[in-house]
Amino acid sequence: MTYAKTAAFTADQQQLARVAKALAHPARVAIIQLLASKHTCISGDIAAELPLSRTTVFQHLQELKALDLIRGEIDGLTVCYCLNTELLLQVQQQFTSFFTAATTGAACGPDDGCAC
Amino acid sequence: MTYAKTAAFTADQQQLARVAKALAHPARVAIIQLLASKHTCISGDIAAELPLSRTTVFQHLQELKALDLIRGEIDGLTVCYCLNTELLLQVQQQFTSFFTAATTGAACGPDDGCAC
DNA sequence: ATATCATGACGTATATTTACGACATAGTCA
DNA sequence: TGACTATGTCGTAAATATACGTCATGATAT
Repeated sequence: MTYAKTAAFTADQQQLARVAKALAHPARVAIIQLLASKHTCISGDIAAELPLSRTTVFQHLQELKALDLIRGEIDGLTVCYCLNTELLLQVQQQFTSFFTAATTGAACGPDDGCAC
Repeated sequence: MTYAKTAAFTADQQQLARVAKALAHPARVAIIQLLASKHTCISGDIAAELPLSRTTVFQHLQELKALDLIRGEIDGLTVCYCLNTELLLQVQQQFTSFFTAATTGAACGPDDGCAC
């Protein structure tokens, strides 16, 4: 395009958007929930529990890894994928303050001109 | 594709992903922040405060409106866009429980086989 | 009525995402 | 060593998202 005007926004806005994008696909949400439910996970097993091919799951894992939301360490033949709990806590903070600002920001009241 | 296997996932996962997708672009994050900072907003004004054309901003507004995160009511010549505070609170709840589940889920410990 | 201004709808070009199959690589075990 | 298994890489096709210019519509005010 004429594409990706991302750079023109605040660092905060970009960061929030980046993480939101990581959660913007049900497969990635499912992967995180799966990792949270088990102590340790292996890429192949994850593919087995999702309605997607191994390749596609791997791609989703890469995206999550690119943001460092999950980590994978080679353990012999298999790989142990783990959640980055510290980062997830930070991200949760970001979302919380974003939502708090959004919901506590004064809503349209009867004193305004508009009708909502 | 061979596209959109979205249907194969949980309703919860889909819902979270849908909302996350809405926040997955800095422009939309900026729009919500802008609406939160003012009582009332008008589409034209929003475009004026973002580094995007009016058309593009309108498109982002439509996406947010499709999820009912914001609402727009015609007020004569202009339109009053407002945040849907109730829905935002619900969404915040969803995110919070998702993150809580993810961060309290047992992380890899030394008792596991893996090295993380 | 009609010029004007604010919004909304349409069409289009390009970038990115999603999804796979097929091949490459690297560790295990007989 | 050599078959086997588990992961990672590459290439590709189709769907979506992003961005914008241009035209249509509908209310206001002259």
